[in-house]
Order: sequence, then structure tokens, then C-alpha cells
Amino acid sequence: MSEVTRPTLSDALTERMLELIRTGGHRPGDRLPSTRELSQRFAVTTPTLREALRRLEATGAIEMRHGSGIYVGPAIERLVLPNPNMREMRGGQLLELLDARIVIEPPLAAMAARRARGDDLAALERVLGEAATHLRGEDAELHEANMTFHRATARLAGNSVLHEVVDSLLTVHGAEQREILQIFDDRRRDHEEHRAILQAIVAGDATAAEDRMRAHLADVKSVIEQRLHQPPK
Amino acid sequence: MSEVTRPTLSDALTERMLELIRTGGHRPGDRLPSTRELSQRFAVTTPTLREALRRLEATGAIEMRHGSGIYVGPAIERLVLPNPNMREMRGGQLLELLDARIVIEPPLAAMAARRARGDDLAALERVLGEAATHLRGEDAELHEANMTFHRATARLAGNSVLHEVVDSLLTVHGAEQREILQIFDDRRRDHEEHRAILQAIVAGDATAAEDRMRAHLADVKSVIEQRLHQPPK
DNA sequence: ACATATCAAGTCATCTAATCACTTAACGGC
DNA sequence: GCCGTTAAGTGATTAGATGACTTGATATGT
Repeated sequence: MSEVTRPTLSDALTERMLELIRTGGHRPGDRLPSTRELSQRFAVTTPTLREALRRLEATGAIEMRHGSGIYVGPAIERLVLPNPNMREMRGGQLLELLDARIVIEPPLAAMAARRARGDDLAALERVLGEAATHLRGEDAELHEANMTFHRATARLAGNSVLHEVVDSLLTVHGAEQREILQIFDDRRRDHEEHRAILQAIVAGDATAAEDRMRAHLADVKSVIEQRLHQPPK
Repeated sequence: MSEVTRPTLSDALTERMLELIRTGGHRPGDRLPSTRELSQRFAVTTPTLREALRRLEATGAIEMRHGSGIYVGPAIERLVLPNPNMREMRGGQLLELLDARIVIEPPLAAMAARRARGDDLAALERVLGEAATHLRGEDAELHEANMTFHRATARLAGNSVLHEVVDSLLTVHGAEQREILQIFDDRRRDHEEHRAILQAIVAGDATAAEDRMRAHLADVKSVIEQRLHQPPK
């Protein structure tokens, strides 16, 4: 098994595209040249170019829209990505994911409590208000609203790298948890715990925010542990 | 900008490949069918199949070796990935990365101190011994050895998800830091701080391990802050 | 004037069929 | 047993074409 592989033309094209995006000062959402123009500019055929483009697409650097064009993707500047190929977690991996969240999210709640201000707090309130409207609705929508609360809290902490980490963990966590949260009691308890965390953040009480987030995630973990031992019908 | 895009054949092929890997019980390193066989089996042409394969390759699910075949990649089971497209960090991003490490790595050192045993500790000792041989050597090798120490410590914490997070952060951190650590004094201080962390882990002293890791990373951050304000010649 | 339908041009998506470059295993010679 | 050569299998790329989609412009109807 060779550790050093020869760079392919397709590898080089990937680099050329990244360079083009960078030197062109392109931001997420900007349109890039068409595949025809790019294949001519780089003097390669379109299937070869498309290989490079698929690679960039898979990692969020570009978006390819059929009939429209190629656009710079939102993840171009990220450091950390959720694995898009994750379909099923190994036994125990979900619990490790929750433990990871228990390590990372409480300090973030504390950071949010220390630094969040007017507009930020109003936005977080809106997120929770939106979540409340889903308490009697579809699982998927409630779940999404709850994840939005966690994402918004991580964002308020003011560290983009940690926000990316939390976002990544929540993204891969998505489908697994959606199947599990199916009892009304958990919905309301979740919501109340989110409210308590928000109150601590609004009050600027870093210690309470951290403790409440940790307790909330420990609750979630406990529920999931039970579910893993007694799957619902 | 449409939020719902039509799935392409190439998208479907990506899913088919993931399914083939999963239902085949393939582990990282296992060889998969050739592109010729796969394109026949899925009734598509090789350029189309190769688009899907490049996507999977970019996210670590497979490795394509010219002349040899396609192999299941090491990242197939990961939840979190380093962004392979990261070439240059925005201003401030490196400091945020360090702050992220300051949040995550100290609790991991504490976890390692609580749970590491004989073989684990011996391996960590070997990592530091190896790093010591590079103190007078090339920057790249010393840097790699130092990163290995951090990775090994995160592994000893016993949470694979957090290990992936740390690995991802260290991976994207790599090239940036390599250019900065160029003074002998920092090399020795780094090494001594790593030794102190190891001793706390060996002693099973979770509090000391955590405090020393936090102090070490704060030192690293301080050095980097100075370098960012006064770039070396 | 505004709304709707149609069309043309540009764009991405996929195909067909071939050749080129690399790896690995088998075989022969020393 | 070791080394060199060859053949077979494999990934990598090309050239040229067609099909499917999007977007903007134009024409038509109310």
C-alpha cells in the first residue's frame, strides 16, 4: 500500500478551482464560470473537470445547479464538516456523540451568557417561540426547531469554529434522534429546559446557563439510553 | 435560488455505493469492485460513475488507487471531518481555532487521566520520546510529532467523536502553525509542557492534566498572537 | 399595464467509445 | 532465490455527441 500517490489531473484541477475562487475574491453564493468555459480555460475535457467539481461539491466548496451554473458554496470557509456519508451510527457512537455535546455545549452556553446582547437575544427568543408552535406538530419540524435553538446558542458564544463543530455534530445527529423523540412528555420537557437555558443567557448568568445546558443534555442522553435499551414499537 | 434540487443519477450512485459498502460489511481498507464492473452493475458509464466516486473520495469514504482499484476509506465511519479545501484561514480564525481547542482539549486530558492504563500510557510515552528526537530537527517533523501527542491524548480520553473533532481541528491547523513555530525556545517549552501533561495523566491526576493542558494551549495561543502581530522575516 | 405562455439560448448531466498510464501477478532466465 | 519482462487488469482521460433543466426575452391575452 503506497503512502504517496501520484497527483492526478483531477487533483490539480481541484486546486486550480480553489485558487480561482480565492484569487477571484468570491464569496459564498457567487456564480463561477460555466463548465464549458472552465474546461476550455484549463484545457481539459468536461468529464475530467466534473470529477474535480464533484469533489468540491461533496465538501461544500461549490454548488452545481442543473441548467443554472456553478456557485461558491457556504462551506468554503469552514474548518470542520459533518460527514455527508454518515447513514447509520455504530452501537455506542450515538452516546459518544451526546457525551461530546455534553463536553462542548455547556461552556458555549456560558460564553453566550457572557456576551449576548439585544438583537442576539431577540433572535434566540424568536427561535424558541417558533419551536413552541411545533409542540403539537410533526416530529421533524419540532426536532428541526430544537436543533436550531442549539445552533443559535452556539453561534451566540462567538466562536465560529466551535459553532461549526456543534453544527456538524447536530447535523449528523439529526436523523438518528428524529426517530427517537416521539413522546409528548419529552417534547414539553425539552422545551422547558430550553426556556430555562435562554433565561440564564438573557440574565447574563454564565454559571446557570452552563449548568442548565449540561443538565438538559444529560437528560437527553438519559432518554436516549433508555430508548436504545427498549426500542419503541 | 431553489432549495429543493432534483437528485441526479450521480447522487443516486453515491447512495448505491454507500449501500454496497454497508451491506457488503466492508471495513476500511477492503477492496471494492472495479469501476468497469461497477458501471456495468449500475448500468451507467464510467465518467458518470467516477463523478460519484470522486464525491466519496473527497469525504474519505473511499480511496482510488490508479492501476490497483478502489478501497474503502478510513473516514467512512467518521461523524466529523476536517475541511480538505481549507488553504488559508481568515484573520481571527486561527485564534478562534485555538480557543476552540482550549475549550475541548483540557476536559479530554482530564478524561485521559481518569481512564488511561498501561499500554495506553506506554504508547503516549513513546510519542513524546519520538518528539524529543526531533527537537533539533526539521520543523515539519517536530510539528507532526507534537500534533501526534495531542491526538494520542484525545484518543486516550475514550470518546471517538471528540477524538475526531480534535483530529479535525489539528489537521486544518497543521499548515498554519508549521510556518509559525520556528524558534528553538518554543520547541523546548512545548516539549516540557507536553511532558508535564503526560506526568499528570500517568499519575491519574485529572485536575492537573486539565489545568496543564489549558495552560499549555494558552501559551501556544499567546505565542501565536505575538507572531500574528509581528510576522517573522 | 399586468399576467401568462412560449421560445431560444445557455447551462448542467450523461452517454459512447476509445486510448493512455499504472499496478500486480506470473513466468522465464540466471 | 532474485531480477527482469510481459500480460492482464485497473484507474485516468479524451473527444464528441445528445438529453434535461433554467433563465431571460418576447408575444399574446385580459
